[in-house]
Amino acid sequence: MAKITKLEDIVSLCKRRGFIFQSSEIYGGLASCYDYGPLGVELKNSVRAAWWKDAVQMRDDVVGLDCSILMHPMVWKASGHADKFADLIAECKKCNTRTRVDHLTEKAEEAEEEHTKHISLDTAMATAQDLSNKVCPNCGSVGQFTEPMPFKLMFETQMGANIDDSMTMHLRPETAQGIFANFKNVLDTTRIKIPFGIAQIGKSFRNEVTTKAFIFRTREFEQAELEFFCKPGTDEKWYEYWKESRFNWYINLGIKKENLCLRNHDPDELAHYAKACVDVEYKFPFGSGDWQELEGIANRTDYDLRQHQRGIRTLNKWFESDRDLTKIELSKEAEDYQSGPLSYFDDEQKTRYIPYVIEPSAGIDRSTLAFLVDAYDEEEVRGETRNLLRFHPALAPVKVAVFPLVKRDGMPEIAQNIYNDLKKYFNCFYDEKGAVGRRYRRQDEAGTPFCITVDGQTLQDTTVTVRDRDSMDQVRVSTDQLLNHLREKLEV
RNA sequence: GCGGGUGUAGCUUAGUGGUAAAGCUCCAGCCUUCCAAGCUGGUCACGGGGGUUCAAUUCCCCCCACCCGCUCCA
Repeated sequence: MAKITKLEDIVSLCKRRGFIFQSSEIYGGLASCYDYGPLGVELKNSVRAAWWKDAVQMRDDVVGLDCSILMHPMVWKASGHADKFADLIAECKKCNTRTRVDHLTEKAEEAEEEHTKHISLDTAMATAQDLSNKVCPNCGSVGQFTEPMPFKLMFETQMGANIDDSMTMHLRPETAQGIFANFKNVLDTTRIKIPFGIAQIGKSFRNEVTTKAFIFRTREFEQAELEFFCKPGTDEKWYEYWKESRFNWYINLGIKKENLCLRNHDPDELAHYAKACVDVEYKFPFGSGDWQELEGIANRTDYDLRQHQRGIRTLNKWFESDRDLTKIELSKEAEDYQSGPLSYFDDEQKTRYIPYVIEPSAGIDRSTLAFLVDAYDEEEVRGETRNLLRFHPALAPVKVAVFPLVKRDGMPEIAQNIYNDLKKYFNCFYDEKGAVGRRYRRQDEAGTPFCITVDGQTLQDTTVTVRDRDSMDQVRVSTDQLLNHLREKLEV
């Protein structure tokens, strides 16, 4: 079994093997930012590819999309991020604890409104000035707060090099909104019919209050999101479907079942847009064995499309208020919103409606790390410890390594030829240095599923050995059967 | 943001007010016909910046990063 017990061991493992490095390390590092090394980028690419294949390419009812990170400011007004990602924070002078102003409760009040609904920045500014009766949730002091200060959870940047007419933009805090904004485009160009999904993988950015815990909560991160549009009333069925489907995706890629679970959100834990939500959690082996979220599957109902219909109606207001999002409120929803610009026409029933959305939203970085940690293993071989990564073949950074047994008798040349042929099909690695046993072990550490060795017998009968990473067993395979043999074993 | 801790080579550790040791790894060569063998040689480090001092990796200050615990976590 894996021997990793602390986060530090995971960090060390990632660094040692060239999976994940601290960003800008030569300058002392940049908090919460990480880079993927040579093996890490292959692993992460494989995770992406596995998700894309499962969510898009193997299905007839899902199409892909790749949206820009910068989007029209109104997108974030409509989605709610512009308001809700700009919370006001006040600091308790007694204990220096920072708390969201809208989470503070009055002295006499019970904690009944712990999950106060979010309010706009302006409203909060107007109503939150009087903190004299508010209670610090940490130390219980009353009215000991600093002036509320805005806490921007979205990254801001300027679009337009000319500062006079540049516009403040936000880096997207989720990829989902790009999908909603393109819902109509996809409908109009693909002939796809409900129920169907749109999938996207890409970077998102959130100015989290705290990051910590290696790459579990970083400010820049990669998401794989699927928005699955379905007819209202069928949403609960699809929610169950995606719950099961997404859970099994991890299991099928080798995550040990005892390390994975589904956790339903409590009603008071739900985001404002969600009717139901469940997390796929992985038991990371640090601390006391914390379960950490890899993916959330939410029933977003028709919330987002309806919000964007309101956003479209608000556009003029935005222009008229000098493009200042804080000065405007979203327009009211139209009476006949069900037949609005983002509605769907059901051919069979000849009616229009706003579809419901089931959203499986996975963290690529988190799951990459989960696959890495889950694959880590140590075992005793002839009194020595063998370290290996038991990656599923689809995820292994290197699929096949090719060696000459020794560096003579023409073996390197034959091995090179095999390598040159195989690398057209899989990511391969060639090595002829040192003892073959050491080369095998190096590949074990990288998680390479198979090693091909050209030996003396190859010169006689053109067969090579194929050595299995997990069992260390070897079989002889004819070189002209090698590609087929590996394809079958690697399931690619 | 608060409290505590940590920072010496790729990794794991040692050590010192006079610029640093070892094991593993890595590289080169020899040897080697299947699982980290052996021999020889070699590369590589005191997180960054100030201060005190003749001299700082060591003492002091500031900064950075990471870990643990709070807080936070649409």
